[in-house]
Amino acid sequence: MTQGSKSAREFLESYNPGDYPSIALTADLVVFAVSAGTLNVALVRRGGHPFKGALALPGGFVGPEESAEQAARRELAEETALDLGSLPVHLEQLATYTHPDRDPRMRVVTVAHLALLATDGTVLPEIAAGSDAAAAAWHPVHHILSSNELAFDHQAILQEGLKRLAGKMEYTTVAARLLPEEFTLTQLRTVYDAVWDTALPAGNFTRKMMPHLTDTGRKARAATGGAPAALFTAADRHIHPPLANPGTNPAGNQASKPASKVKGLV
Amino acid sequence: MTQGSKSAREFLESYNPGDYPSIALTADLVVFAVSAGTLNVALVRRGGHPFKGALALPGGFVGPEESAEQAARRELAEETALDLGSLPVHLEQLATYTHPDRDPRMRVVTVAHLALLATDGTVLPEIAAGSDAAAAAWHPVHHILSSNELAFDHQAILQEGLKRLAGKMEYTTVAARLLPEEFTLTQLRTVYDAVWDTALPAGNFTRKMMPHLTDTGRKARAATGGAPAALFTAADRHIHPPLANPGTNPAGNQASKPASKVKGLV
DNA sequence: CGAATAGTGTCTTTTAGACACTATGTA
DNA sequence: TACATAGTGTCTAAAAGACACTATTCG
Repeated sequence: MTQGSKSAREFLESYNPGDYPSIALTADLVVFAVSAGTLNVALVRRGGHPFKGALALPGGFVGPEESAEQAARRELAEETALDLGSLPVHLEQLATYTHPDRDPRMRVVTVAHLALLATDGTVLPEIAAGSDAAAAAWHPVHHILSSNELAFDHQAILQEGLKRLAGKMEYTTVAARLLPEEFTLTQLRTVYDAVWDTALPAGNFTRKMMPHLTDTGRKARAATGGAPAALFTAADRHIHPPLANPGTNPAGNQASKPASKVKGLV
Repeated sequence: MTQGSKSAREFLESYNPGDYPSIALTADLVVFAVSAGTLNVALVRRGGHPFKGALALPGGFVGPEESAEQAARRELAEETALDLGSLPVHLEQLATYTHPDRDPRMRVVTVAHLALLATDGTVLPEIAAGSDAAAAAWHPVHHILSSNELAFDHQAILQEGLKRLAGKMEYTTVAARLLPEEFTLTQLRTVYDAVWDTALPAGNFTRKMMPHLTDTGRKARAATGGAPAALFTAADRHIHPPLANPGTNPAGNQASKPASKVKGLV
């Protein structure tokens, strides 16, 4: 009931399909996960031209009966072999890239998405599940961004994804989507430090973040020989006032005082 | 060098053009302007089916050699007859709407854009320049949103545009893009009040906003019989810490005190 | 016990927010 | 002069930020 060249021919006063070359619509993914205090992104190695051998974001075509988000979720499931039905994966639209020459083969319009996978902070999710030849693998984000080796305009997309995540962590609890359902405040602070490239003071972070979380009453077993930390859950909610990200403070702010000695959140 | 069915046939291992119905790519516009303390949006009345007679966002097809942003800028120029070369119009991508059934005629993917036009706060820019049959006209945003009479999914797009604008005004000087190059703090505060639906206290607004603006040294002539206000310009910059929008403060925040008696910014 | 971590206490400095007040213009 | 607005001063309460301190658990 929706597509087909017949209805396309009837389309609007101004639309003439012959005037418009065919467009390929794809959904690309910026998939993040944290491990060992480092933010990682899932990348595939390209097997064909152009950019043969280069790294690229995973993605694929949007099917005729899919929305871009549905396609992104499907691609994510295929790429990671994770059960997205049960696992609450955060997925949101990032931006759409439409430059006519962004792919030399034809007009490819990509709707980029941001996906956050949960880890316990140490082990990255299994991807590259062997099935696909061009399987994805994890790469440290800050390393990839500085080495500038991504295919197409994927460097810009990745940058946008990091910016979105870092920004949203200021005023939402979205960082918790990079952790298991239940997590400790130290785990959550580790996520902030990985994404923001900061070293936030633990005491103040706890005080400021705790009101926005739900205490499960349970305790994590103390792994390293300290007091056992409380386990929290987080609903997706706004944080007000927002947490300050020292990394993005405007340096050239005339009315600002000299920065304090330590990177200080909160 | 980019498009054509020949290169499309060579496209990737997985792409088979026959599997994908043709896609129309359009750029839609959420155009805002402020007048008399009210935020307005430019809308066209639809002449054809579907949604004949209903209001809709202006927009049009993305040409084969255009990016979506270029198409949006072109549509904006055609719709408003404004000289976008000289006038600094704020234009940014909002989001992309890809639901397969969002247009009953065929698959239409729309990249929605947010555009901000400058006014002196009283007179709306001339649109509906007579040339086009389906010319745009201004409508108060809050009225449109409550009456829910927009075609397609344009209600959701408009809502997203307002949300983006209101949010960005918390941490940038983007509100100045709805005013002339030089403006007074009262004009700027009027923009905030129109978008946020607030009544911010003038004194504190001035104190908090001034450090982020540039004083031109010039004065506006006092229109209503008061002291003449200083004229400022604003570069696009971040505001830190962000201004608080009382309208979006989380009401159900367990750790929050009862709200103060007056809507209070800053 | 000693080491390491969690979470709270507390002190100082800064900011928010309410509101008064003075200066400067118009009618 | 009467009035209206611009911008600053000022006071109080709250929050930020730095850092100390106690409690708890592991080895």
